[in-house]
Amino acid sequence: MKTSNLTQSGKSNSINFMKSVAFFSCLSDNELTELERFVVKKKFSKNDLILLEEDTSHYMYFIYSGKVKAVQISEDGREQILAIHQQGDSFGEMSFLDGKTSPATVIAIEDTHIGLINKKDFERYLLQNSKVLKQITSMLCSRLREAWLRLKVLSFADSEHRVRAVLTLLGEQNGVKDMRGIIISLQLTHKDIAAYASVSRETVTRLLDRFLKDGEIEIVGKKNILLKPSFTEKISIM
Amino acid sequence: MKTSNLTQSGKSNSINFMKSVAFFSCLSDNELTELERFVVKKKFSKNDLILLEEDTSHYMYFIYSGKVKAVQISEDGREQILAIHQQGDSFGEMSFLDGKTSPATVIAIEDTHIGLINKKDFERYLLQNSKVLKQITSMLCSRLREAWLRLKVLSFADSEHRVRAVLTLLGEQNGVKDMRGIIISLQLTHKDIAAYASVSRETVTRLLDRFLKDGEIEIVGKKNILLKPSFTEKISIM
DNA sequence: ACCAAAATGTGATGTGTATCACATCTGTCT
DNA sequence: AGACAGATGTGATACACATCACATTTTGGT
Repeated sequence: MKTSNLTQSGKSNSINFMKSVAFFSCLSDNELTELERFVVKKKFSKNDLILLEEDTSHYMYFIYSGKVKAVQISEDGREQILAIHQQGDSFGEMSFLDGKTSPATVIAIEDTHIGLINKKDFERYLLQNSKVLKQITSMLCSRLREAWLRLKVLSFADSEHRVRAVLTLLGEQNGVKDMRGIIISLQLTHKDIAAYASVSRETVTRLLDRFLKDGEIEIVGKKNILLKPSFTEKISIM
Repeated sequence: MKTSNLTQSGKSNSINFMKSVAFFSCLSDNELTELERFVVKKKFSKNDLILLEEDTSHYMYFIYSGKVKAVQISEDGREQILAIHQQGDSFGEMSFLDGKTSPATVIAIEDTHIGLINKKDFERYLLQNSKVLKQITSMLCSRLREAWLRLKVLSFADSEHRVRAVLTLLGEQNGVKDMRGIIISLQLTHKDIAAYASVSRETVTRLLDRFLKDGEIEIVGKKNILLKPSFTEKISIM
């Protein structure tokens, strides 16, 4: 009950919001102002479903604040995390790049403010603005590279190296550099890490325990993982 | 010693060649004629290395004839197959879409004719021709979707379902429909399938044997796999 | 047509890690 | 503050597959 609804927020504030989205960084203030008219803002609470795999979604999504996970779910309900996105990231683009659905479900892992742009509205910019197109293409490339990297990890690495790979990846993508190392402040549970690395929860517990005892990582504050240099140096598969 | 070098082949023939490449299907004859001047043709023999992972390749590759595999290699030399490409497919595009290298090595699995286009030359078309851009984007999307699907398979499926998934995928992408089912005529060895499904060679041997005995598949001619309807119906994870 | 190399078939053995089954130990909601 | 759900810690057990170690068959090069 404490926050006001974002949908009615003032213009300039909105544009600053949009500037925090990497995707829009290449647009001028004028372009942003125009585009802004088409953006619908929505708030999602922790564990809310933002985008369901089967939906032929006609929106592209931008994260203004908060964090989400993109997951794949097996028939028997187990979940595999494909990526964790946070402020400035975008997702859901595939469904309107080639019309097919994105094979991932997106769930908020904390309270999250999302901006949506309708396919039709955004297409104007897509087809007009080559800078935006270039950005989309680059984004697809890095997603593909990452997917292939994870395929390699799943294919060749044992559980220890899988967990190492996941932590390293999270460090690179969601981590913050610190004088002591890289801090992943996603408050991930062991279950989350397990779903990311495709190993069992118990195995994650045991491995983190060992990394901790070996002084390769540290837990700072409330479930934030500090990867110390001795951890980061040890990666081989990536 | 028996074939002449393709590099000097006649113009019209060349353009017909290029038309067999899905990527160029959207171009007019005039555009093709112009583009053709920039295409260098090369012949690779079976097991030749076409593109090495670490190379910052500045070319895009098109297959005129033959077959190649895109693989990732582990430190200890084991290989994982990402995809098998054949006539009409293209690869190597990522390195010049965003400047970074493609994390896959490409190897000819039979004698193969490849067309190369230089980054600079092709950029003209990329930046000008929105139809080509759209094609590239769609291609990236389907690669990403496939990578995510395989991630899901590796994550959730046991060895039987992995092999089933790989055969199904190969059936969809490289197979030919027949009144009796789908024929995969890639002459894959068990080792190849193992490298595709990330299971051991022995497991592939035993599984194929079982599928054969259960009448779900058949081997036709020289190592061509026929997926019978009873096989195709059974897929759950995909 | 021959021979070496590669591919396939098949048992026996070993092991990484999932799974199970709890016992704490948080954190969160009212 | 109390309670209940979820997260974490930890041993014991099970098993799916990799790995090993061959025998046998097929293939491709000269």
